Amino acid sequence: MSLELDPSALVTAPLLLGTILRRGEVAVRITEVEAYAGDTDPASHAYKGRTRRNAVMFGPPGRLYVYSMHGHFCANVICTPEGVGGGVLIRAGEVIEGLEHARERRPGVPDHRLARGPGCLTRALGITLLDNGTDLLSPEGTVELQPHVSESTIASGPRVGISRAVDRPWRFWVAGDPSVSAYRPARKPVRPDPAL
DNA sequence: AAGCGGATCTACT
DNA sequence: GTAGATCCGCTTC
Repeated sequence: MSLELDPSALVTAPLLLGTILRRGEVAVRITEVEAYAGDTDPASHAYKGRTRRNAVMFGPPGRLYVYSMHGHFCANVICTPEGVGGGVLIRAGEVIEGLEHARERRPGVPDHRLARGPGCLTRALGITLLDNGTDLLSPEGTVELQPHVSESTIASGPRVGISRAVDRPWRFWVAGDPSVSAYRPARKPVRPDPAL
């Protein structure tokens, strides 16, 4: 079974549900993702073009884009061709290997919440900016993305915490899974979607 | 050189 | 359910 990354983030996002993200001893079964396109998506880091921070989004597909915000890290799988921005934010997952390590990194947190939320997931896995740009499809990389059984009970809805293009249902999750994070609207007033 | 605003999380009521 | 902490990248002066 091979892992196919479609050049469209919108297509790839649901395909990543059920796949395995591994860093060292800890592995997570992905249960929640969000698609971020490039110059057509005002909510995407790639919308305004390439900068130092988002450079990996414009690099070759199959790499991990890590950025920091609010004192946390968030991880994205890049699937767009070289020169084109876009990727899939990994929002949540179920820790299926290395539970001891994940619990150590998130003391006092119940197991189903160890990787619930993008910042929690990177913490449980130990992902930091040092992993930015690593090749997910190579054993040489610090983080690996591995194929697994596909999920059949997929739900979708609006993305979490953004203030632009809020109406696009580009968030996908495994229906009913306890590791899926709660929906949250942006706290700031939203801006209109130019595509509508 | 400085200010602003998030693809967030946790604690507390 | 809400408020505060928090910190770095990007825009603007």
